[in-house]
Amino acid sequence: MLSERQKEILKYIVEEYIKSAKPVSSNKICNILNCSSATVRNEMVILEECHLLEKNHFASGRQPSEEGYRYYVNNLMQPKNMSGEDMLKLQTIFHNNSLDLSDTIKKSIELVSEITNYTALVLGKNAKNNRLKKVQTVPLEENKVLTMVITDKGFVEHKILSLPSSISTNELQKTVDLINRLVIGTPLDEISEKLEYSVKPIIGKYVKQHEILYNTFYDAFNEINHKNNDVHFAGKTKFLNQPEFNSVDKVKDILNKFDNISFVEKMTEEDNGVNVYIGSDSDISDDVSIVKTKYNIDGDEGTIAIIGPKRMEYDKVVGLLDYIKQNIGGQNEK
Amino acid sequence: MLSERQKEILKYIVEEYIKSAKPVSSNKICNILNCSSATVRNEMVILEECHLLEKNHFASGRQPSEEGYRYYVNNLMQPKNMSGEDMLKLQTIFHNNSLDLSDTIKKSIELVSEITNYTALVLGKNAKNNRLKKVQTVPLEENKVLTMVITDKGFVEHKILSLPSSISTNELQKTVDLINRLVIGTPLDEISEKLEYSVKPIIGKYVKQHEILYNTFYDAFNEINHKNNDVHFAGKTKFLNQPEFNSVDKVKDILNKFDNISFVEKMTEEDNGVNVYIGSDSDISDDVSIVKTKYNIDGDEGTIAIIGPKRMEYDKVVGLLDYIKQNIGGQNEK
DNA sequence: TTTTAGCATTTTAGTGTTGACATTGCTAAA
DNA sequence: TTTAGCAATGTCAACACTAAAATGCTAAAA
Repeated sequence: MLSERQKEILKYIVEEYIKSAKPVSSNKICNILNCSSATVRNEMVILEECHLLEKNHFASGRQPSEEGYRYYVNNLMQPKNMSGEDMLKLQTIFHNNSLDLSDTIKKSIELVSEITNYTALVLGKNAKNNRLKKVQTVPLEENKVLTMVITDKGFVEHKILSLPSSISTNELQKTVDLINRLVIGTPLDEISEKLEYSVKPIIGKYVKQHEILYNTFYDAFNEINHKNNDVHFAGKTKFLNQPEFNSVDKVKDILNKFDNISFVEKMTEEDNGVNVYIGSDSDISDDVSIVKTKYNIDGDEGTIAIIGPKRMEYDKVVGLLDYIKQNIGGQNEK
Repeated sequence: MLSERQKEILKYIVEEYIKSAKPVSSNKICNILNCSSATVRNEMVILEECHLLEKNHFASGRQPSEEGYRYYVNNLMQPKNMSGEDMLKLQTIFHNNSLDLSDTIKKSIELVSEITNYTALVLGKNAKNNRLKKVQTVPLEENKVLTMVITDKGFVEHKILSLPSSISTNELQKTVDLINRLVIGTPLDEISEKLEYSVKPIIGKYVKQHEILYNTFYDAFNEINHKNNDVHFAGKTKFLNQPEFNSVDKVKDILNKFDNISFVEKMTEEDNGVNVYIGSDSDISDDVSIVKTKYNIDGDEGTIAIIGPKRMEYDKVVGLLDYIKQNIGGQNEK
């Protein structure tokens, strides 16, 4: 158990190190605590024995260890409120009615990345819960058909199908009508089953070349559903501004991890609330941290995450995601 | 006019420097030419007077100047044939019928970036030449309307419009019908004028709240047309592997230029064939070069470009783009 | 006239030294 | 328990020195 003074020292060191990226000396701290540097040093020895602080070399100042950051985030940190200006900008995006949901989310993580100066990403934008509003086809030249899938939330996905020329427009239209009649209102991720159980058995009655047509649409729906489960970044290169990423190798390493996105698994598993993954917990690099939260806007679920240096302004970032979680998910009626 | 030996020396220096990124000394060359290093040095002085070679300092070896690269590309270089394996991979992508055109192009520039180890980008997929096939609206909840613009080549762009609730579905539909009647077949980039000249004057006869409706659609078309002129990158960070980009500042600089994409203007202006923009010509940075070509697949025009260090393997890259231009644009029937 | 050998010259890259500075750990006194 | 004082440790920048790599130039050889 740490004494109050030890906590105060740890808090100061973490916050100072976050600001300056430089190890903090006992001298700087004693000015604030009204005690001598020797006293601070004695406390620092204890904090170091608890693995909360580290030294680079014998006579460097102290900096937080990974556990130190963790202790800070869990026990010492006070989430910081967003500035009114930033809140306004965010609200403006969320209340811009002319954007569809996925554009709104993209735009907002761009803003989040601007505000924080860290990399932001959104994961999911799961239109899976969207319900089918309409399927529509438009014949193009030759034997190609543009097929559009439209959901109740205004999500549109399209695909060009190539059908054998033996198939008439008429037959195609019948198939589309049948799908529209039977499948409308189904959530996107249940469409495959629905097709299987309610369309497949009876399509033969209405449509001649039903096998080809059924399979084509079945595949198209499947593909559209998969396409849709992806990751979107903003400010991928923001951390080039951080002094600890001054070597091209480190940068390369991290950008590669961004492309491999195996680290996102961690982000889907956790509970609600705002989660912080520090250093090695991030599964990206010991030098970065991730702060993430799930959002749920009117049924549309996903995860927003912010990736920055381990030396991240946790108070600001956690405050921001808190705000998004509480004020966007609920009250907005998108 | 350069002598044969001078050309040979220049060619060797360019190719050696491309391989090693290190200045080339007279000693290395004399082994190959069967003459003494002093002879080579004499020639190098002449090449330097022609501004084809440069030195970093008094006693460094020589490296090509920007003009040197240009001379090499225009007079000395032999475009290199692609490997059979790479050709096969490329053909596989282009003959995959289940991808639509823009996906095919995205996939293929990803492959191009893999093959070359440079950044690749595609520019255009200029639906500007596409002609309007159909405008379609789907009412969503509240007073939102999903509007889709479909072209003859299967290009789809959509946007959610917010209309005042005073406007009835009926009036909306009349507007859409009118647009469809008068504007179908117009190339996308001429739609604004067409609306102005043929729809605006008469819409009042058919539609009550014509001002709001006309303006809404006019704006939507404008936005769609702008949106549509975009750029897609693959391997944006490839040049982190190049030794000349060893400073984070240089990297940051270039990645910023990629986001600003003002440099693409250069790429739309030029003629046919494969064009090479070296160093300052690239409008990105003195340290990079761009090799680009236009493609035209079944009427769909665009530009493919490869961005790499000035020390780029021009022979390989030009060979690759040559191949794409000749074998993909023509014979393939997408 | 062209080529070459030889040599002084220029510059980088690496290494070692030095002194100033920051900071710590320890000890003994307050 | 706190603090003053001091030796010890390590960084950092400046400087000098050396070895290596090339070059330019000159004068002799081909």
